Amino acid sequence: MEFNEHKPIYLQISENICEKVLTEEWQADERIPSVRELGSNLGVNPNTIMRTYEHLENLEIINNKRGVGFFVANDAREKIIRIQREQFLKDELPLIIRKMTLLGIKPSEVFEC
Amino acid sequence: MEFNEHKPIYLQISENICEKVLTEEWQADERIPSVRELGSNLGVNPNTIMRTYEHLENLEIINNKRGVGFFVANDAREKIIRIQREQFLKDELPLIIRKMTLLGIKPSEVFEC
Amino acid sequence: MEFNEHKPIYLQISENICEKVLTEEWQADERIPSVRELGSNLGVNPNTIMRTYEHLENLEIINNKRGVGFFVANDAREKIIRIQREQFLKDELPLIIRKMTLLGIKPSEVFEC
Amino acid sequence: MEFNEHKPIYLQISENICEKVLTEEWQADERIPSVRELGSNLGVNPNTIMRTYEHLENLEIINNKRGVGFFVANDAREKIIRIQREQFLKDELPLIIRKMTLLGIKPSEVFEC
DNA sequence: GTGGTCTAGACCACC
DNA sequence: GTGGTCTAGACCACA
Repeated sequence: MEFNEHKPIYLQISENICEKVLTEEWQADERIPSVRELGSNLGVNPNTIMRTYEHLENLEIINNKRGVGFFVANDAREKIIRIQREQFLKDELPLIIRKMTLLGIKPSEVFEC
Repeated sequence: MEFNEHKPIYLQISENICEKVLTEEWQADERIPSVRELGSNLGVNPNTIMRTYEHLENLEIINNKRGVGFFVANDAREKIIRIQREQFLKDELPLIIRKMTLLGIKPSEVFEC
Repeated sequence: MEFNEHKPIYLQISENICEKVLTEEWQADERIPSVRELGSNLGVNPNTIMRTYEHLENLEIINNKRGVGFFVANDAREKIIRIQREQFLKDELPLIIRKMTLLGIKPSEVFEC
Repeated sequence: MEFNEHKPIYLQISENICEKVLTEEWQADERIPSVRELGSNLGVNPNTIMRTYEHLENLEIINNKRGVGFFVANDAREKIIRIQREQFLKDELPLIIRKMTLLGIKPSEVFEC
């Protein structure tokens, strides 16, 4: 996996996992890889994966069965959509519109409306 | 000026200056404030401003006349537009579109097309 | 390490590192000292080393693995040779030849040909 | 006149003048331009020219007749040759040879011997 | 542990 | 006056 320069790796992995849930590549209640396994797959320190998992656990997108592993929460997909929609509409969209205006890019040029 | 938590101050100032150039509040070939002056205006250490100016000089958006000060490059506005358009269309837009698709947000809901 | 008066320390260190790579004292993909470590070795502030490393990273002679350290780029040696050869042949050599001509110094006097 | 980035302007002008004397474009005992005149010709602050002239006066390459102007010293050419030869052979040549060796450039490639 | 950013303050060369 | 470099020391996020 390739990482963006200026965003924490653990957050990028976190987003990647959310995408897997949104596309239903990972399904509700499914067990996800252990920190060591995912770490070695991605070429990343297991501590970093642990941090990702903690972060997702705080958001109640995954949960931990001690001694067993981490599992996708059963309402994970809905939760992600709710969180990300709110964040997108509230924080990101205004910045996008502002930037497009300054750069003279019209929505009709880049979106199919 | 108020600063966002998780982005370096020197970059935020840099973006702020680019906006000033885009809106033509600062014009081509115009002298911009000295590092000390801008620093005290913004309540920021002159070294931090220096860093901003180095960054903008690398992008050839401003240039330095030794012993005199920094000046807006004469093609600064075009350069900023070119750099930011390219970055937006190439890097940001695909992510935005993907995210909107995954979240089920239609362009027509949020943009005036 | 001893430093020349009229050239910035961070650049002198940078040149020193390039020599280490050229002579293969530091090899491709090898980890180089942390900013603190090299700083204390050379009796120089870590910030100054940081500046050196930023400079070399811009030239893509070293690169950074986050949280781990800086590494010699795998094509660093070739890159240095290319950059320095070009600079020497294009910028320095003409001046040298001109100066030798004006001063009446013949190449055969000072070089083994 | 165009100036190199990292060398003081007053020294670059100084070298330029030495060249004029070496090529005998400016001859012994000839009056040279006033600081204001040369300054406006080169697009440079007169103070900077003054510094150049002071520097050359210290080297006894030019001298000042008060109220009249600056003049090329009558043995200026010999003096410049002596100073620059020594400096070239002692300081610059060893660095040049070192660099050429490291970069694998042979004298016979670049000099007519 | 690593780099990265920031501050405060100093000193310098240069214009 | 200007920028440029350097130090000392702090704090932080990240791996």
